[in-house]
Amino acid sequence: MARDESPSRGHRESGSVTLQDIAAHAGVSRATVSLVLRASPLVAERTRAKVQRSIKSLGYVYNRGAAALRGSRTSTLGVVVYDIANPFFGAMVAGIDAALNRVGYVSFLANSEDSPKRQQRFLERMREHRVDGILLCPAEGTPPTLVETLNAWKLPCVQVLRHIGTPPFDYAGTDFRLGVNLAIDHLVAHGHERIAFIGGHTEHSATRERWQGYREAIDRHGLGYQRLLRSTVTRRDGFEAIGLLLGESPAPTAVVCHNDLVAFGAMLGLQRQGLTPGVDCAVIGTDNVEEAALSAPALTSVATHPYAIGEEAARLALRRINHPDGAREQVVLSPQLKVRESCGACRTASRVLAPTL
Amino acid sequence: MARDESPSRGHRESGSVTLQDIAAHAGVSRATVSLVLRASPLVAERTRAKVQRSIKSLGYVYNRGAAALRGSRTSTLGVVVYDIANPFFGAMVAGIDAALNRVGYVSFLANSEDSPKRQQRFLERMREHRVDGILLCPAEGTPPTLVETLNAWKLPCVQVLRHIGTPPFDYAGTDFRLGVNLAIDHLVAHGHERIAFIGGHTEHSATRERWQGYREAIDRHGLGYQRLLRSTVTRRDGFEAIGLLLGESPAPTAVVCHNDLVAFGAMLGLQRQGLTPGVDCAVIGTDNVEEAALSAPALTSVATHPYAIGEEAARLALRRINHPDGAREQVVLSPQLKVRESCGACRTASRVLAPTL
DNA sequence: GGTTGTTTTTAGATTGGTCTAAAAGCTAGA
DNA sequence: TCTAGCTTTTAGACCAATCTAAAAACAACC
Repeated sequence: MARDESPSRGHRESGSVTLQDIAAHAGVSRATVSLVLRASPLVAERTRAKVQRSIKSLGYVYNRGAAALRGSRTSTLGVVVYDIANPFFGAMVAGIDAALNRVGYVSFLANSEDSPKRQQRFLERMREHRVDGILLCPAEGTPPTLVETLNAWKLPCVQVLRHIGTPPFDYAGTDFRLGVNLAIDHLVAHGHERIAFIGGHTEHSATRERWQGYREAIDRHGLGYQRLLRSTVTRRDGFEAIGLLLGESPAPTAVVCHNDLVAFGAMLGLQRQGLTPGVDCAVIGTDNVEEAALSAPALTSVATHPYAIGEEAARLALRRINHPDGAREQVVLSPQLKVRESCGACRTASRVLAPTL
Repeated sequence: MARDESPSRGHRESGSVTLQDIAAHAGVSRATVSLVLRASPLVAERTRAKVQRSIKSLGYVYNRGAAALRGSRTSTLGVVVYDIANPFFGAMVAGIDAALNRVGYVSFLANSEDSPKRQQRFLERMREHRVDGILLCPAEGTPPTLVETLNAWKLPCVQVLRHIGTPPFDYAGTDFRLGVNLAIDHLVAHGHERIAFIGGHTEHSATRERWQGYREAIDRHGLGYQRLLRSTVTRRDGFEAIGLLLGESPAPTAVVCHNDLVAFGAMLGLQRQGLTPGVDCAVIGTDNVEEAALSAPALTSVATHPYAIGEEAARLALRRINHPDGAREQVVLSPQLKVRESCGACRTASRVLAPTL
């Protein structure tokens, strides 16, 4: 208004160039510039070109915050995981990032450190930032009502890897039950009859599913031996668990582990007693972290697919944002068994190969 | 205005509760509510309490986007790394997250995959979101002018781990030169005289510093033998490099590696030839990833401190945001040598210990 | 030339906070 | 009672976009 055209201050002193400035420079209205920015088909080609030129020459930067205030989207997503230092989550975040990048979204990342309190703070903060949605790997001990709370907040939420609350909800993860079944089928095919399972402590879904898979597979094969050892899931737990199991009679001839860390610990425990994993006792892990191929002996592991899970989760979130009332969707990817040395099935071959994977 | 008090629609149909609503409910002005929200000392205690009660009872959610539009801060930071799947960066991001969380900041995370183009897109996107600052681990091949560009954008930027451009700039990283020196001092103390260095390809600062450290240490100890093998930095590179070096005469008796992955590859290469790392040839890595303690033999490694680096970087960024014109600061943490089996110094001890670290 | 129907463009309200400058309420001293 | 000097409170402009509804421009037809 009082600004008119004073060419001397093409780049204003105050700071950033706004729609107003572009409009003045191109001799059109603010509304028209806004339409050009959003590639609206309403604008005539000549006008569009003229405006584009002004945008270039004034060095305009779109202000997404201002746009979000009037519009309804922020083009941001919140991602809350419980242990970003775990390489599994690194890969998953990479998958999320790739999928979001394709549609111009950008994501806030927060690390709950498995503390429901921290997690709660982060969710509130993201709500204040008006994220369009949340990808949540619920921290251990998350109240089951949290999903309802998010619903009440009208914040689309996709659970990842673990889930809480009762269906229907959006979820992306891997089929832990199937994973344990694959491992046990393989062991049984190689003659094992006493197979134990190590790890899993509190009751979240990812643990429950593994246990289910274990019991189910043992039953299916009609094995008389069943031994499920609860524990937290660090390397030390694996180390201690294997010591305990070997002291029992009968002792298992094979163990399936909650994750690769536990499996590494179990292998160390065997070696400490002068035993060789894969020869004296088979060991199978879960996750197939990069180092599984690397340890000695190389660890047989159930490969989940963190990158793909991340991509799927992001895809679900975007769909939910665009269709708030569509049917909830649960994507469960199938894991694969990566057979290496520690299960005893290919003792000779792999050690002399060049490193793979 | 036309809204008056119609108690029937205390929670409005349209969506969120605003300052306006709180003000009406508490019988004060919008401005006063805003002051209460920001804990201003201007507000009388009685008023503050009354407003707080209204905020609670209406379920108000602060809109940071709207606040940022008028104010000057968004309380957000952009973090751009080149490989989030690498556990090192996982730990670093955890450190950043912890430091930011303390001051109510939240961060956008982007994964450049070492592509300057992707990196550029991310930076532009973050600029549009008006982040208060950037933490940047520059992708390989980043034009040295990028830092100046960010300066021109008036976007505070702290470089992490690698740096480009010419000082002064803000930077947080580790002293790679010292790290290599520590490794070589240790080897020399144990009688080694022919020590090679494996890895590092293109010219970014983190590679240059390692090479400098290598040459410097070799000179300092007056060793006649010097062998620096360039390569990319995967396990396969280590595997191939050790093969090459062992075929030379004289062959080295010890190798220091660009990172732990390369070192793992070198160990596999030795084992493939029937040699034992730490006995027939010493191997030392860099990064001290979790798995270093785990491999067989356990890998001696130069421990950098990713979590601490992340915290420092975040601290620098916050300082720069609050003091745009203060002196640039470079924080360089000192690495430590973690002695295990692969360097031959404690062959007997560690194998029988319970797993540590 | 006037009417109708498209295609383009625009004025002005709106979003939800912050900020400035001034007004309103107090208290105490003359 | 009046005034000076606090402490509190507030009206209204402002930030930078989007959105709605209507106006303007243009073409086609009778």
